[in-house]
Amino acid sequence: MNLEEQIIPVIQKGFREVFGHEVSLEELGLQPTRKEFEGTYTFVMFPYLKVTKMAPEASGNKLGDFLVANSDLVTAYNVVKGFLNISVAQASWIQIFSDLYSNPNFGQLPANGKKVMVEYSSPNTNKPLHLGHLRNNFLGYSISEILKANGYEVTKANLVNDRGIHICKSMVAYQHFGNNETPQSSGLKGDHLAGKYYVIFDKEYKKQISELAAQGQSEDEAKKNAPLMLEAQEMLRKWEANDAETVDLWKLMNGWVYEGFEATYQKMGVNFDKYYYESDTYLLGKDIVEEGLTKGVFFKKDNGSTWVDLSEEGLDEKLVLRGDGTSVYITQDMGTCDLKFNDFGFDKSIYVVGNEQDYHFDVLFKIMRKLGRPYGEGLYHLSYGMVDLPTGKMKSREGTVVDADDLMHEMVTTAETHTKELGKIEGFSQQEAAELYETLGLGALKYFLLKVDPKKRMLFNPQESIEFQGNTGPFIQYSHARIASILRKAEQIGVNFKTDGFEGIDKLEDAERDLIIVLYDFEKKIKQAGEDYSPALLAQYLFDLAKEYNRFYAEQSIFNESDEKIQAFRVALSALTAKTIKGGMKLLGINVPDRM
RNA sequence: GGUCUUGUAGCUCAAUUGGAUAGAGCAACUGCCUUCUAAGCAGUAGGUUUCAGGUUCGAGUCCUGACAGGAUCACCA
Repeated sequence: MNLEEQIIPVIQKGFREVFGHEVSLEELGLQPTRKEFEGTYTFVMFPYLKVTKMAPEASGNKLGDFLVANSDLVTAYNVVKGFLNISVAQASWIQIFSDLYSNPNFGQLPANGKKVMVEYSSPNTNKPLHLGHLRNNFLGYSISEILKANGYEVTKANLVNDRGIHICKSMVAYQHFGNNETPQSSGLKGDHLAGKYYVIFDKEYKKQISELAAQGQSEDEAKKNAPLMLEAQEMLRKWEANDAETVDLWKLMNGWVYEGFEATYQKMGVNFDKYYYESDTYLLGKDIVEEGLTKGVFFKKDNGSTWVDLSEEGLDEKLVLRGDGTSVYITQDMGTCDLKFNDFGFDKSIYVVGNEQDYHFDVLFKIMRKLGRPYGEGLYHLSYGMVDLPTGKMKSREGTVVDADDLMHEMVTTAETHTKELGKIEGFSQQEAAELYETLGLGALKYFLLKVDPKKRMLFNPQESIEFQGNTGPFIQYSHARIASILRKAEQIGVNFKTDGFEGIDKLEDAERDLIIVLYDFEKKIKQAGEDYSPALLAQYLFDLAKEYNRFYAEQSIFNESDEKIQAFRVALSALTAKTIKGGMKLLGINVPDRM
């Protein structure tokens, strides 16, 4: 039962019979009526004044009269300036509620037979995850869940950047300064241990540069000639030549890092269906370069390097293969693109990557389309903005990064302190309490990072950003816990709210009707969040829903209601709200407690 | 410098994709716990949507220009 789809044809009919004019269904749209006016949907008359040949108010009145006379759904209307506000019958709202309540698949749209791959996280194995990765991971996980709810078959992929000069830097530093330290001997998480040596490399490297500079070398020369850098480059050559000792060290250190990452992912609550490793894929794509040359999409320059000319598409010329025949970043990305398609045969492939790589993906996708890939139009870069600190951009070398493990731990601790202050853990076992702190701390963090439009850069203030009141995860979680409490009591005193026969109710309170209207919006929001790749839309919706419920909760008493039918209805309304909150939060990767 | 992008209340963010008097949260102030969880509810105050033009019935939203932030323009990834 879709209200808008039922009302719009009547408007079309109205134009035909009242104004003698044909308008297409697509052209006609309704918008929700603003809070301060009476009504549910609003139809804007202004664009049609030439057709109606009347003043805005008169036009609205004519059409409003027609709607009331010709649609059972429309019981009343009012016109303010050129806005025709339409009121929908209370019986319709009760019917809609019954439909939603009895639908076991509410919040899960039917399968659409399409496959989508979502690549996210994609960490470097030379340092631990930080705040920026948290936004990436939460976004990637959430958009995957949202697409599932939209009926897609989703594969979550993680392309691990496990090779390259940056990895060799950590390895060189470890050789020099590591003293055979291990995660066990140091008590450090594996990824943090590797990160420690990456930092040491940078520190020692800088020392060498200044020494060379003191001996009279220019800065550029010093950077090139510093022994540590030469060693790292040599190590990269050895790695590519499959030198046994180098590969052993690489495996050892990467193994530590993976253990560390696994722990972090588990804490974050994200997971993957498929791992790709750059050590496997970095040689891919050279065949595509050949293909592109044959097809005339690429061309060679005199020095033997291969290029693509995208000036017709508004971009520049771009290198796709070096003169010496070795790959650049985009070479292997072309190869990986095909690899993913061969592995899974997707209709869409989404890359969750920061907006600093906008240009790169623009180029990559244009190339794949020029090459005539069947999936070309399904490629999408989910580009998100950086997370800034009050001090500005995070810089790992300057030690201003917010570490992901630290931050999550801090959030859980804050949740614990806050919960204890409120004295809310009566009757909790120690384990239940620990689970609650985890749920609340991570919920606050995830909601904070997901509620902002992904495309926009955002500010994270460690002191102030994460709150537990207002537009926050815990507020929504709290609303759920409140309802869960009501449902427990309803079970206990034997309220029969499992039925869906609410037809006997003839009057809805405003708060009840408004709550139904919001609930009715859920699937529309899921659809929109999927189309726009924006968990933020869903986060905003869940906040609105929780707010609406809390108003209802404050205004209407449930267990003091003497009319059994109304009491059962209010419990059912609460139950559906809880289900919606729980299901919606799940799409954000956030758990909700039954007690808090 | 070229290209892309952002600019909304003191702060953090919205604004149904061009619609009504620009909305929430935080911070500030005022009420509400002998009644289902006060991590809540109700209310007050806070705005020349960076600026200047333009398009039209109508602009925070589209176009042009200026100003200010950010990203990117490697035979780096």
